Amino acid sequence: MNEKVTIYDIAKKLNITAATVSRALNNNAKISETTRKLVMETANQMNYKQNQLAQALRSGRSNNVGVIVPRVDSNFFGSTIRGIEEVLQAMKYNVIICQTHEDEEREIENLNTLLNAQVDGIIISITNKSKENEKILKRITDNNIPLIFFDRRKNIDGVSSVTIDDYKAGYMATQHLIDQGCRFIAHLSGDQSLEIYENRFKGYSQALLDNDMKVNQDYVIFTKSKVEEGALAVKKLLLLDQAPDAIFSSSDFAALGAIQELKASGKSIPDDVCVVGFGNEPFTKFMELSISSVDQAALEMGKVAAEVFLEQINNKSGVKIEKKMVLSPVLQIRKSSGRK
Amino acid sequence: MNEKVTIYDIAKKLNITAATVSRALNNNAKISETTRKLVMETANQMNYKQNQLAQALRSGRSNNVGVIVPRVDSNFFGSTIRGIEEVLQAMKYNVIICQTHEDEEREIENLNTLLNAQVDGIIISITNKSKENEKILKRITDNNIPLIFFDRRKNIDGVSSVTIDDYKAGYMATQHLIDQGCRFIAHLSGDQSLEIYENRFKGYSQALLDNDMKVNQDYVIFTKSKVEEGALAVKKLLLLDQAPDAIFSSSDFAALGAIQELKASGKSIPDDVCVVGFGNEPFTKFMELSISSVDQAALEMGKVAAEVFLEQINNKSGVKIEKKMVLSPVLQIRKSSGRK
DNA sequence: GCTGAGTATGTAATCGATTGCCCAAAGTTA
DNA sequence: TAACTTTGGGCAATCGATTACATACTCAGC
Repeated sequence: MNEKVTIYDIAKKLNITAATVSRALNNNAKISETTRKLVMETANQMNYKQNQLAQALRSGRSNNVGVIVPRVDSNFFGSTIRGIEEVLQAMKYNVIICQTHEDEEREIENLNTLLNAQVDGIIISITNKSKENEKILKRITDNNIPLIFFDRRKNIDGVSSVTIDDYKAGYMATQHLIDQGCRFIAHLSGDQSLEIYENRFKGYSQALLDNDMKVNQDYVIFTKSKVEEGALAVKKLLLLDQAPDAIFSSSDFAALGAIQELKASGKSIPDDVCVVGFGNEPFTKFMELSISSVDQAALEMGKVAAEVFLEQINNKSGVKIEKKMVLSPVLQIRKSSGRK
Repeated sequence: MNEKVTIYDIAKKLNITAATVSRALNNNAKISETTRKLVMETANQMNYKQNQLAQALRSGRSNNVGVIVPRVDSNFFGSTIRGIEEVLQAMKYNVIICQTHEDEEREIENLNTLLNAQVDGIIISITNKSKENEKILKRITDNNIPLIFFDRRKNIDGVSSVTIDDYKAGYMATQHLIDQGCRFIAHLSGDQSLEIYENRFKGYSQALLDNDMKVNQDYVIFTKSKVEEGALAVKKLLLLDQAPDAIFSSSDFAALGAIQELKASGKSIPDDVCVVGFGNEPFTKFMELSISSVDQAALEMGKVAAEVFLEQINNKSGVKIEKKMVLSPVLQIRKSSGRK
């Protein structure tokens, strides 16, 4: 009762060898129907559970997939992980979670840990574009371990990625603000060493240019994704000769801070200033003054990333396929930018 | 380059045996300093990574811990998982995540999967109190695999748990509403087969009784943790002869729905009706009309659960220790119930 | 120079499941 | 009935790391 049951225990009980038991359990053709049934029943009755470690060691496949994210307690990453887990669980894979806390060293440690654990693949939203991790990432791909980037990617040959079209998202959001009649549009951006922020910024810039507007560096502020930083940014913006009449923030949290600060300064939203955030965090739609935001299709992104992994692991051809899946962002227009 | 390096490869290169390599890498006392250094350097240079599967198979310890939650994409569970992962990662454990989606069968499947994967322990927030899973839970404890409940527990001998004091939380919230001058306090509760909702309800009831008020069944509504259900509940409540002047909701989402519906019915908050939610979801403090809520110390709960696991796994005495850790809830009083 | 005690390493078994190769019994064919 | 096929299973190696036990060598002590 208290001991773990192995195929040897079953074999002993039935007076056959472990090989036969293994074959019976695996529906090997060389086993008679009688034996197979007998083994199956005995296994059931003895409460046998296959030792995945042993199986993994022999086969070289652990059925574990590593997922590395900056943190799990954010709506976005929580949702992507949910998507990944749902798809992979159905295919009998376990998901091992690691957090980097935006720390490059931790990221490298995590990668090493996962390699040690012999994961069959790694799905990662990288911390930034630094070169630090390139060596180990290369080793992963050299060893033919499927590696998939999601959300935050890096340009590496042969590595697939699943992202949203951040450029398009930035463009859409900005165009929307222009359509609302805004002419002085500020942008709260983030760490430029990350493609996501870079691309949102590019989309913002291009939308301005396409509408015969200039990109004014005073209107572009680099902040972290935090409420307070959004408020601080607004304080700076309000000091300008021409205060902006719209803000496109790369973060919902910064957008919220911005809105709070604008209100505190007596500005009316959306009449004086329109605001669009990014991420479609739950709170954006719950607010009385609901906040327009770009939805990143987090759940979908996770699912697609998992599916890309499955494709790669099942691809026996040996030909490396590099897939760049780009999901379409959806702009959720709410009160904070809906002048009507 | 492309192949995985094993201790045998190192041994061959140095013309020694794998045993020596293993000992050198493990700092076994019986190895000469010269050899140790040589092995270390060679291992480094050949980019050797220990195969955890092999090590796990031999030692019987996988260094994996399973975590089962209803879902990962909620603020609460995201935070607990963060806490668990932070503590366990530091101790070289990997965290395997499974979701039940509140489905009992899925929960049993997950437990089986984790047993198959030979996890060293399981930390779980159970789906409900049904008897379904008792057999397998018993098998886990019989096999001396540390099992820890968090948030949603079950009374099983020898199983430790980490929860917040839901009774106290319910009491505190209700007493606070009474202190605000409310006399007709409604309660939105949840699935009574879960201790958490049961205890919050009990705390609510006792607070009423202690203040010479009666528990009116009409004021108690069982809802799911959803915005719409909170709104529906309020619709019912407003039909009563004596509409309530306060609502204590076991869910922030239901509280939000309730507030929206109250406002829509022309009620003023907190003047006509005070509302307190549960969970301290981020949005509760972001709202213009910020929502009072009970904080569950999610991050802390995760950390403590992980620590209890570590204690159990390191407890060689063979004596089973059943720890019931009960964290104190903190009531965050905000505008929705702050009449002042 | 011989013995006993370390010291440093090799040998081989083990963890549990899988599988290529081999073999015995039963059945088939001429 | 001899020879050949099938069918059903056993034997033993393997995955990679660890470790009890055995062994070779060195050096000290007498």
